[in-house]
Amino acid sequence: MTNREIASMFNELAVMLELHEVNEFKIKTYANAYLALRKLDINLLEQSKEENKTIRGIGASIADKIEEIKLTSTFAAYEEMKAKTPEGIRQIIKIKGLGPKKVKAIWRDLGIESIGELLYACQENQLLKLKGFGQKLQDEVIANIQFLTANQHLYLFPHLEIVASEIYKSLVELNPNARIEWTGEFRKRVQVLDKLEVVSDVQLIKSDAFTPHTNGHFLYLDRYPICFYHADTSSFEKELCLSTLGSDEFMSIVNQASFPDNATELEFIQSVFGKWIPAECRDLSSWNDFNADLLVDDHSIKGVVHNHSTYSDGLYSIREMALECIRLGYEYFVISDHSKTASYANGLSIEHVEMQWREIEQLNKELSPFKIFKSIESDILGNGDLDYDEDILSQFDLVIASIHQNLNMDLDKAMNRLITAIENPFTRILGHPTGRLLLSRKGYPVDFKKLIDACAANGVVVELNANPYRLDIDSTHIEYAQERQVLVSINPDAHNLKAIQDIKYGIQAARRGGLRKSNCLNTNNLENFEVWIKSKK
DNA sequence: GCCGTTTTCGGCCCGACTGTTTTCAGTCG
Repeated sequence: MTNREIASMFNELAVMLELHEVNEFKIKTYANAYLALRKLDINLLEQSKEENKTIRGIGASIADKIEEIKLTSTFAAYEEMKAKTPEGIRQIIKIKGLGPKKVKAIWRDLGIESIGELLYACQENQLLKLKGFGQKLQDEVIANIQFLTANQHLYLFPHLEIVASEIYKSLVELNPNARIEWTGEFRKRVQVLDKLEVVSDVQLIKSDAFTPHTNGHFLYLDRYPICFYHADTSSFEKELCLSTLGSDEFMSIVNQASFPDNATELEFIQSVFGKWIPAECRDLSSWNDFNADLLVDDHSIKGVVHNHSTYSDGLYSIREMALECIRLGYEYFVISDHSKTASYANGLSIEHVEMQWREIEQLNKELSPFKIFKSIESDILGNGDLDYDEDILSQFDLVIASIHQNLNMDLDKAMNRLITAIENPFTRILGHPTGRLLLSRKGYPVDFKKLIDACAANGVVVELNANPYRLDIDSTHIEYAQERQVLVSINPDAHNLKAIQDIKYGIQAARRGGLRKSNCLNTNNLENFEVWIKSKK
């Protein structure tokens, strides 16, 4: 069980308690425990109770509950509240725009206990009867139910990555002589998936529970949907290639050729396309200028851009973060804490900014030749302005501009806000351009062509936020960014040490989009990165 | 329930917006 899952249990507990009217500060404590625990990169279950108690926000009672989780994967207080709260209500609470107070009204006053009932009630204008509810909220609830149901049976790649490695291990144990390979979207490292797919040259599992699936057999293994494809040893590579799939363009070319017996996938693809196309690049629409050797890979990234420290809402000091970057072999590190408007994230006052600059200068003397750059993740305000004066902004090595607040915008408002920020002479990188959180928040609407055109016109680099919940910009927009010679920066947005390694998810997304090393900002070594810093706009 | 003392009790992240009100509660990041 991950820290995030444990944290979510406390958050759910807080919400359920709120539905049942318990002391609001007790509720807040559980909600705070959620905020504290979800960010941690140490493993709670491997720590002693005493160690867990030292975490700010965790006292004797919550530490005891974590002990219970160690033994039983749950805890009594949580199970008690679960028993008192219908499953449907626990889903309804996940709908954006509905907090505990509103859910309580829906549940108690309308007697609604499931998402289906809620949708029906919205269509019948039942919500309008409730105090504090209006047309706009009702419309928003309908839209958000649709978003939620569309994402219901989808998984984030890192989640399935853990599951897949466990399953792979047991499949190999059961079938020591078989050839077994992941295929389909998991092989391509697609960020959001609905299943795992596996090819093998023997029947891996004997079961009556299989259901037929295109060219394969389908089964839930440990609750996870898996599709099995079976091939002879001689046709294994063909099956692997065909089940991996690709864009319509890719598949039409592949399907016109015939796959020779005993040929490898590499040989086949090279003969058909005249070059190797890695699995993750097969959803591109064109391979005219494609050269797999030019793509970013795990060794291309030389510096870690966009990170947070204890100055704002990060968990580690600048020194600790920098040392971790050095340990991982990077040449430089860009610290971009939150700016003053982000009060919920402890955004930096001007005094704190100056204090941080002095600390960075000190550390740079000590850690040379490694270099830490002074940056800020400046909030883009409602009108598109950044939230420090020019004399402060001008003193950062680089400014990342991101939207964090008031995400509920129509296309015009969002584009005006973004383009004003892109045109700001101090903006060097546009952070997570859509604000989406995969499977949980759609993000505001963006016209990507206009956005990238504006970045091109203003020399602004676009971020590919490597947090696996964001992966924003989406890989599908990289081709156009490259066409317009807009650089992409693959940034972990790390709030703790471990998250620095999220860069790998960004690299995967970048490769799916065909990003070349030469079009990526932080493939630059320190020397060239400094040239870019000094070039200004 | 947790924290931090002004240490055994009182206060709890917070600012802004939005839709609903007719002055503000609820939600979000």
